[in-house]
Amino acid sequence: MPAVRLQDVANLAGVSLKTVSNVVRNKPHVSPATRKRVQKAVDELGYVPNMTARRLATGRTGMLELAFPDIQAPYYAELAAHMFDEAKKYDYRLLIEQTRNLPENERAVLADREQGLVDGVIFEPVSLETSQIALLKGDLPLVMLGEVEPPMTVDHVAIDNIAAAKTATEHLLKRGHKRVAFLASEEVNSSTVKRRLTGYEAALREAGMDPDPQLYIAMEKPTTDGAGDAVVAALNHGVEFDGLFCYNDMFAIGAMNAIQSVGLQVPGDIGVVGWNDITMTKYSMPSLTTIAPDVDALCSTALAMMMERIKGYDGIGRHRTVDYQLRERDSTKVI
Amino acid sequence: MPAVRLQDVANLAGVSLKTVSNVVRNKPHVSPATRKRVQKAVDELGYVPNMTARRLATGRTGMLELAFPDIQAPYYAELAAHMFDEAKKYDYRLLIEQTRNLPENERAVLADREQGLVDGVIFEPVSLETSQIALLKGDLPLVMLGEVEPPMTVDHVAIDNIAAAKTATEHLLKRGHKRVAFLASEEVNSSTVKRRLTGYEAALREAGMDPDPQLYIAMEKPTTDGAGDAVVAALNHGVEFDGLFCYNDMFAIGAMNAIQSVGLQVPGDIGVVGWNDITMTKYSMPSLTTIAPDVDALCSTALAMMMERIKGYDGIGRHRTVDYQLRERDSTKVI
DNA sequence: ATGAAAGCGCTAACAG
DNA sequence: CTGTTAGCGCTTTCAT
Repeated sequence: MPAVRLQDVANLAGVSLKTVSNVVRNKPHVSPATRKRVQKAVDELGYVPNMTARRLATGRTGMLELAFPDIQAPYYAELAAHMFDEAKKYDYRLLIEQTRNLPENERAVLADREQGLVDGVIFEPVSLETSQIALLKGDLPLVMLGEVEPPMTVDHVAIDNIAAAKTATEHLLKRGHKRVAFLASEEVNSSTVKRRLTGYEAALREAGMDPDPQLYIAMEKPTTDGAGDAVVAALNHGVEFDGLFCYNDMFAIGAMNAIQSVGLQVPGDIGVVGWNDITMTKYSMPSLTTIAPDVDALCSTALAMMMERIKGYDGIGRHRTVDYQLRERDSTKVI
Repeated sequence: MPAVRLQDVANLAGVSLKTVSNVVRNKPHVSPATRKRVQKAVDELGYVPNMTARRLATGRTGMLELAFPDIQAPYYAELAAHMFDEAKKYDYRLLIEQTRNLPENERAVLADREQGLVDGVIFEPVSLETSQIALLKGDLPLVMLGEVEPPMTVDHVAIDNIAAAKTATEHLLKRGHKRVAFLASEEVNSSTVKRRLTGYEAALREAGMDPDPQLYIAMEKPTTDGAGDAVVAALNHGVEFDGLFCYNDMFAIGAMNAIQSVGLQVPGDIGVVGWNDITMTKYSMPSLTTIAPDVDALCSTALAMMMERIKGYDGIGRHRTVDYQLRERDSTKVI
C-alpha cells in the first residue's frame, strides 16, 4: 500500500495541493467549507504527512541530538527522561547518542557527519579537550553539559562543582566525621575530579584541617565494584577515615557495601556522601546522602539556550550555573 | 554558511553530480584517479551528505523507533542500551519513545503519525489490547516485545513468563521456603501478571501445595515504595510467608527494605526473588536473586525479524521465545 | 482564498 | 566508467 500523498488528498477533495497543505498545517486563508471538505478527504484516505519530505522542504528536522556517555548509567537515564519531557515542550524529539567515554565517539558527535539529521546537539563530553572541541565544532547549534570547559563560542550549563563538593564535605564535617576521604577514578572526567577535589580541600582547610594525600582514594576501575575494591584496599592499608565523599552515587553504593562487608557500619563508623541523587539512593542500605543537581533546571536551561541558537542567536557562548541541593539521608545521620 | 552540496563538490572536482555521489557512497565504477580528485574536493569543502535529502530519495530513513514505558526504569534503560548496540550492527539508529504506560501514548505509537520518520517500530505495549493493536497497526514494520498478545500479523519476541515464574517459585521452595507469596501490581501489565501468577501457582501445585489467595499481595501503587507498603501491610495483617516472588527487581528491592525495616531478615526470615536482573540487583542489601532474561538474544532476535520485515517479508507474525536464567544471589541463600 | 511552478539535496534509471 | 534526466513529497514564492 503506497503511502497516500498530499496530491491524492487534493484530487479527492478537488482542490489544489497548496490548499490541502494549508489545511493540514492549520494555516489561515482557507474557507471553512473548503477546510471541512479537505479534512474529510484526509480522514478518508488516512493521510499522514511525510516528515522527511517536510524536512527537506523546510530545512528543520524537529530533532535534537543528546550525546552523553551511557544510557545505562542511572544518572544519564534520568537526565534523558527529563530532557525528553523538556524537548517535547518545544515540539522537538531527541536522538540519543552514547559516547561510552571514548574520545573517538566524542569526536564523531562533533564531526556532524550527518548533516540535516538534527537541528542541534546537546553534548556532555568527558574526555575531549576544549581546544579539540573548538576545532571540530561545525556550525550546528551546540550546547554543552558537564565539566569540560567549553570553547568561547559555545553555550554551557552545569552546576558549581567546586561549591557542591565543598557543601558535601562540610556536611560530613558538620555531622562529626573528622577524617573525610575522597573517592574517585581519575580515568574519566579528570576536569570534574579536579573541581570536586578543589571543593573538598577548600572545606577541609576552612575547618582548619590540612588535606592528607592518603585520604584521596583512587579507584583502578571506574565501576561500582572498583569503588568497593578501592575502599577495601585503603582500609587494608591502614588508611584511617570516618567520612567518605564519593564521585558519584554508584561509587558510593559500592563503597557502602564494601565498608559493611568488612564489618564496619555506615554511618556509625564511616559516613558516606554521593553525587547525583539517582533514584536508587533512596533504596540503598542505608539510604544515601547525596548532592542533588537541579536536573529540571539543567534541562530547561540547556533547551532554552538551544532554541535561541536555532532561532539564529550567534553570539558568544553563554555559561549558566544551575542549583544543587544536599539531600540528607541515612548514610550520614549524626553520630 | 550555507551547507556545501554535492553539486558544489562536483563543480570543484570538474565531474558530474553522479560521480561525486558514487565516490561518497563508496560505489564501484569510479576510476581511482577520479575518486582521488573527488575525495580531495570533498575534504577541501568539508562536504557532508544531507541525510534528509538522501532519505527522501531512497525512502529509507535508517531509523527505528523503540517504544516502551519509561527510559528511567532501569530495565528499560538497559534494554535500550543493548538495542542501541544491536541496531548499530545493521547501521540503524534508534529513536526512543516513552509511553509512560498510557494507553493514548501507546495508541499514538501505532498511529504512525509521522510517516517516513522511521523504517519500523519495536514496541513493548503494556496496556493496549490485541484487537486494538491489530486495528491501529498501519503498514509500518512492527515487532512486539513483552507479554501483550500480538495480533496474527505481527512478530513478537519474549521470554516464557509462565516457565520463568515457575522456576523462580520452585527455587524458593527448593531453598526451604514453605509459604511463598507473590507480589505484583495489577494496574499495569495485567496479562504479564496473569502469566507469572500461572507459573507461580503451577510450581506450588507441583510441590503439593494449594495456592492461598492470601499470599497474593497486591500493590496499590506500581512503585518501589508501593511494594514496600504492600509488604508491610500484609505483614501487619498477619499474613504469614517466608518466601516472596516479586514482579520486578525494583519491587523486590522495595520489599526487601521494608521487610528489614520491620526487623525481619532476608533471606533468614523471608527469601526474595526478583525479575529482570537489573544492575542494581548486585548491589542491593542483600544482593537479589532474580530471573535474568537473555536481553542480548531478545534484542538480536527482535532486530533480525525487523530487518526481514523491512526487506519485504510480509508473512504471518512469528513468535520467538528467548532464554532466561535464574541468577542466584544472597536474597535466597539456603536457610 | 486558491492554484501553478520552482525548488530542498539526493538517488536512480538510463544513456553514452 | 561517467553524465543526464527525472523524480522522492512537501513547502513556498508568486500569480490569479
